[in-house]
Amino acid sequence: MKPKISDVAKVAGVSPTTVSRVLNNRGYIGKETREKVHEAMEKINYYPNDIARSLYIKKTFLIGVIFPTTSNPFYGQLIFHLENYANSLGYKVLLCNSQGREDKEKSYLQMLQRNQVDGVIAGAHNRGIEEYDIPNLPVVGFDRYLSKNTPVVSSDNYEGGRLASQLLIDKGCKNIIHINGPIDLETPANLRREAYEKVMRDNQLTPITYETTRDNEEVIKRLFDDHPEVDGIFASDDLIAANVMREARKRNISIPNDLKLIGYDGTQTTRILLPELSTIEQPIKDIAEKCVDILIKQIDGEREDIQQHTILPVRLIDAETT
Amino acid sequence: MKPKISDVAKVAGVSPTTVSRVLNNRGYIGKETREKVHEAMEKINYYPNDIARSLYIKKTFLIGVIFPTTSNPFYGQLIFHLENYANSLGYKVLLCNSQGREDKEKSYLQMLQRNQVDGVIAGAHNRGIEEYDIPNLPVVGFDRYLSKNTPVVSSDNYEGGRLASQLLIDKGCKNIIHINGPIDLETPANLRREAYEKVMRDNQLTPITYETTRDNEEVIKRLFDDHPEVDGIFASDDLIAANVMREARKRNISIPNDLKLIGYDGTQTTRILLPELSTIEQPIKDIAEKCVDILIKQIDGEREDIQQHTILPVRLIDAETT
DNA sequence: TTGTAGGCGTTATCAA
DNA sequence: TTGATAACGCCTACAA
Repeated sequence: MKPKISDVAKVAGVSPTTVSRVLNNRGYIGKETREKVHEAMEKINYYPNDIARSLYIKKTFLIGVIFPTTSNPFYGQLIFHLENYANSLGYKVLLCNSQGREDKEKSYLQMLQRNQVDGVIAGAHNRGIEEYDIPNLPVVGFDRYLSKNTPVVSSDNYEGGRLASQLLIDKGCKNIIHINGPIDLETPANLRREAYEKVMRDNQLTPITYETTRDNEEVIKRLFDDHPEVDGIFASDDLIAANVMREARKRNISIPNDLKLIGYDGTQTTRILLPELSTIEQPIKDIAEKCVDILIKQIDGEREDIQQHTILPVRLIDAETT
Repeated sequence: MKPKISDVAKVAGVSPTTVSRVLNNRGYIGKETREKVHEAMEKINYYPNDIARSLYIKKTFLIGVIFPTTSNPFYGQLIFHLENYANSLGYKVLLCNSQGREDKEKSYLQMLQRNQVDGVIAGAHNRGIEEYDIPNLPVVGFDRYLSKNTPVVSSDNYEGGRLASQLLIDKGCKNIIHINGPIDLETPANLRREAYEKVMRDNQLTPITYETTRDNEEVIKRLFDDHPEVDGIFASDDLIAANVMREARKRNISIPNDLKLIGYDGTQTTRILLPELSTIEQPIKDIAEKCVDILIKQIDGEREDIQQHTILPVRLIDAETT
């Protein structure tokens, strides 16, 4: 069936070893031999079996990527860059959509180990799982502390929260409310809220935070009902911000006249679908590349120069909703 | 290092064969032996090496998934469902972002073969590539003819195009223009345009199509400049539609009063970020599951009951832009 | 410069 | 019911 090295060897009239040498450019090979081998490979349409190779060299060039879902434009874009950059460095990506479920995450992690991945990049909304503390398995977390010694990459959540809150204040808002998704006390994303609270207090204002769980819309309605005086909202992601826009429209609250609104993430998709939304843009590509770089450093055993926590800068996009 | 079957065997005091039997539940195994083996596995924290297993059984339970980019909400959502469903059936997903580039697609295809994937699901915007005609490699195409014998799954593009065009006409539009992305004559997505043209002619109207390549915005501007009389636009995807909305706003063209607009795709993300946009919703989850089902049938050698072309129904969402 | 032999971790065959 | 052995396709000592 599928041609193997020994088939090439037969056709070329050499030994399998020689073929392997040609394949890997190792050791001495005669010019003629090399050509003969190449011709033979062409002729029978040979390509190497990476599975067999991996088994021997104990390295798969596979990395597992665990995130809630590629459906979300932020993760979709992040994963695009992860895969793209990893690919440019010779690594392949095994995709895992955890849906933020701890059970799925655990079983994915097992699956990845059975598949001998060289490393794992994970980010999600649930609490750090002990299971990530796996000896000999390089791991990098995005926006999330996975275990004591796993490096974390994130963007500057505190600065993002500060920029967003400050902007609302600078534009004259007095009653500013923060909405965020399910909070995990141990994720860096929580810093957005801390920054918001700090800015508020520095300006003699009272911070109020609403937390959404499943149902954004319900929470948002409650927010407007509870606080008709609200004139500024900082949403912890653009999807929530979009929901706020919709609810505001329903209530005939004019943005940005009556209410100023800023979101978070600034994905390509949001910028196309909802360019009028002010937001904090995360450097998604940089995040992805940093994650991969750090992971590969670990894989290559360069433990020295690995930063435990890498923080990348965010950018304020002051568009039409503020 | 990593424990292997023979390590388990030693601890349990049996032979590797027996351990393998326990692992795979094959043949006769004594109750006590089974327990001993299980204990031993627990004790040394053993998990099987799927690479080695794959090498022997010549099956990896890996499927390659080639699409332009997970950044795009449509593909992101499709890939989420592909992975999710494949996972539920015991298959793992190798992710490939082709960016619609033929060279990348070819090299991914090679990579996937070297990794011995059991099959490939691919969809993209460029022309069918001969390279997909690979003996013994099951392939399924989404919205795209890949080669003579590869099954295709798509949603009902013709009906979608018809519904969209007819809606604009029903709402009183007289000067309706269609915009689509780069057209490949051989993809089913082209049917959207054909339906549009048919509907137009059936109503004694002249079809006009603008094709965008890279720069949506430029094309859209030209469209408005060329046709100030336009009162209806059918965009072949929601992102283009969003660009139209933006340009219309810039020109003080009121939607839906002066101009009615309908997009295509209806992803979850669009529904959240831009719920007011009328669109044709594709059954993304069904598409994904159908792709996987058909692929696995091929993998399992059930060639009989494989439909060459599966078409799934679309749904009209008549929102606020029409 | 090239070939032979053994091993990577697993599974299946066959014998015990 | 269990164990020894060979094989999956490749790679690397070591020998020639």
